Amino acid sequence: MKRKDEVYAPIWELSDLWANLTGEERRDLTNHIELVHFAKNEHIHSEGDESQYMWMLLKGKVRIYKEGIGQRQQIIRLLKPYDIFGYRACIACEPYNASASAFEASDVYRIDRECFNRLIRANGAFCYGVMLTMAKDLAISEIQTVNLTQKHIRGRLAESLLLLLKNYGYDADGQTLAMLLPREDLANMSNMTTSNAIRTLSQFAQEGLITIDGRRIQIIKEKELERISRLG
Amino acid sequence: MKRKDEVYAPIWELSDLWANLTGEERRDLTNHIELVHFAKNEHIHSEGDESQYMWMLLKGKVRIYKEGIGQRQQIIRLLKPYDIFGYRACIACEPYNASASAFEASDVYRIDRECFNRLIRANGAFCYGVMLTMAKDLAISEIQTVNLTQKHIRGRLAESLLLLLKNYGYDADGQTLAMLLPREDLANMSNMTTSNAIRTLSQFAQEGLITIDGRRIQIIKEKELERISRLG
DNA sequence: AATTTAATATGTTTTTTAACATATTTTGAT
DNA sequence: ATCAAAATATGTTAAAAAACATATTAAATT
Repeated sequence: MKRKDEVYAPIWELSDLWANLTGEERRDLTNHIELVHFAKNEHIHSEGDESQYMWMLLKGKVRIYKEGIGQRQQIIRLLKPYDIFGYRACIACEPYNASASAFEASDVYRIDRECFNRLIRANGAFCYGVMLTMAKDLAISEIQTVNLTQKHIRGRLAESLLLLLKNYGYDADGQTLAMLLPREDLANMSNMTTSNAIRTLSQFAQEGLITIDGRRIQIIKEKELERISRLG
Repeated sequence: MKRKDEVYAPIWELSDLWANLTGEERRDLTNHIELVHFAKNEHIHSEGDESQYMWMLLKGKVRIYKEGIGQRQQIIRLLKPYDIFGYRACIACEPYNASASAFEASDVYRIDRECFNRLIRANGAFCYGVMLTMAKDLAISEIQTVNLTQKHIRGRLAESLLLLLKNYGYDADGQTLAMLLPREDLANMSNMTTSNAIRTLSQFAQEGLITIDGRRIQIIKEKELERISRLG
């Protein structure tokens, strides 16, 4: 991690969530925010660390994951620019309950916990906005629990592919998933071993649902993937 | 469901969460809160229903669950008196994303969504309190995801038994779990079939970790159950 | 009390998934 | 360009869990 010279607009111009701060609150925030850069695959924070900061992604991609049994990771959430993370732990004044690391070179705003909590307590509109974000994340988490526990391998993988599509969309060519993931991460999203992610992916390709070219995945039959995901 | 004649104190005297409301807010709330009663196993709300109310349990026990693939339920959360539920959907102005039903005869305060949202928007301290509750629930949900996906059957069941113990404690005799659950609910908590819940439970009994007498379960070797839960 | 129904228990079989083994390909470093 | 290391691919085996089958017991209803 290093400080970054690249200049971004103030956070309240980048994301609606932060638009309601008063002048004084903005000054407070300015004193407690820092732009930091993470290299590809660099670690941002660990499960169990004291939550010193909350974060907002500016550029790049970040994974949030939990360590499970025997080094197996479970990817909880994939972030795109202007998503916030680490805020739950800050609000509850608890250690992070998940780890974060950068998929690719990423720029992040890092805000001191005490400042963030001050803003939440002082500014009702801001508090409400953060609350809406948390309400969404909670719903996603509960849906995810059922997806991962009750669907079979093919259903879980189809689900993950559709999630990547929904979250990051297509590449410039309009066909290839914009998020190029190693098979291991795909497995960690889908609660399966890397072998099974590879195997099932190539099954999907054989069935003509997708094409694969290394990490480049094209979705050919989205409807059919949805069906597989839905039926488990 | 029926109205209840039994008298409870106003909600702001029952739970710290509601203690910060102003006089006017209390009057607003009084006009939009109702005491309702649910019989054993009665349904409270369904996944997908418009979230007309948020709820606070006063007496009894309530399960929150999601319908999964092929009629399999996943119990998301077990409630005890003064826990709130349905609040996430109200805040996000979305349909409920889970169902609720009473384990046993239960009394519940039911608050109109618009009133609840008014209070959240108007009262920063109240908003902050609800936020803290949601932060806890989000952490629990994320932990649960990993528990249910990565632990093996014995680990998941041990986890559920310990959760029941932590949540509801012991009966008057100081040994028996206060929460008497059908095997099916135990299975729905632990992401397994009823058969496997029964089988694994009787294994635990054979190993002397617990004793079972119908639905009455005594925890004999808590430490060992913790070990089984931890190792998966 | 008798009868039906639901819940619990347990053995057997089948399916699913992880674990293991081993090529092959790709990537990164020198 | 060459080599080493990592990632991908795929077949085989072992383990886990669900599905199925069928008693047995307990609870509810008449």
